[in-house]
Amino acid sequence: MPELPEVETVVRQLAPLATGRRIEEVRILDPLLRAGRPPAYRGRTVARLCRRGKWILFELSGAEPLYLACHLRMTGRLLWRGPDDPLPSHLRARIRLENGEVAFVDPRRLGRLAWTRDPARLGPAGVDPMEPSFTVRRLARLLAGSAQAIKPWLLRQDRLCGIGNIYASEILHAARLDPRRAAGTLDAGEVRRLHRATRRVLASAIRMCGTTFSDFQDARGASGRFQELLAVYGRDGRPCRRCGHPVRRIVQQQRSTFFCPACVGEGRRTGGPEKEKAGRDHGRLRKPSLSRSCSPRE
DNA sequence: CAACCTACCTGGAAGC
DNA sequence: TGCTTCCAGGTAGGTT
Repeated sequence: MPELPEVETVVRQLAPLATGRRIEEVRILDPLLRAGRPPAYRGRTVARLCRRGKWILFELSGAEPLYLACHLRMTGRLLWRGPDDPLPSHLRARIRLENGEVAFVDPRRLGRLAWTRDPARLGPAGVDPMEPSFTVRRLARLLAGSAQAIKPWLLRQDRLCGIGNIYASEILHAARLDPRRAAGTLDAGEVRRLHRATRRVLASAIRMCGTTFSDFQDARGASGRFQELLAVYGRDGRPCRRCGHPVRRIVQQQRSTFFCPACVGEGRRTGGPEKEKAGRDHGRLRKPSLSRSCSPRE
């Protein structure tokens, strides 16, 4: 689930259900969440739900600020449960409110929960690309001087926050930029294209409620439709939607990158070395999941 | 310091 | 069928 659009979707879906509701209990079922010692939270209400990069923040009411922060990492999900709904599998934590509960589900157990009075201490967060402060000029300043390839650069949460492996490839494709280009070598026009593509791709994914791969989706969980619009991610060997040339998969920093060689005009790259991998298709990514509504049931 | 690599986890799909 | 291998939406922390 979880890059910026998926996290934003979760926040938008849970906000109307949780805002203003009293927290009765936060039960940690898996110590790997590493939530730390809980401060006095009982009886406080959820003042608002918001997002900081890929962190989901429950801001609690009270004289002193207090936040319950959730990071979904690779496979985490937050599901709304009514009192009579069955317990989902891979349940790692339960946030019980007066009107229902938020279930933290996470098969791979990489997700995190954290109590904090200061969200800034959750880690370095770069510019949020959906905020007004993300300007072309700001992006140019951040890119300047970096020898890192632009695709791994986009994954750095201390520069921009919220972009992950799927949207990095999609954004670069939309901007017609070679993922191997050194970040600091983009000229002014290319930086402008990257800025516009970042905004467009993320905004479009948010409109579609994000990307969902697995086909067994609980109806009340976030079940996005952006996977139907993916232009390159998971499409190794299949035709580019723009020009028909086969999409190529390469590995950068041990992670898959997808791009269309024809669209980026192979040739004048200046990035680091790249390892080619045998072009095995990503079977699990091919399967489109059933179309469902974005909004949680009830 | 910047860039890179590995470990952390589990489960699903493909290969044999 | 069953066993093995590879892969996955992220990031902290260690190594070059």
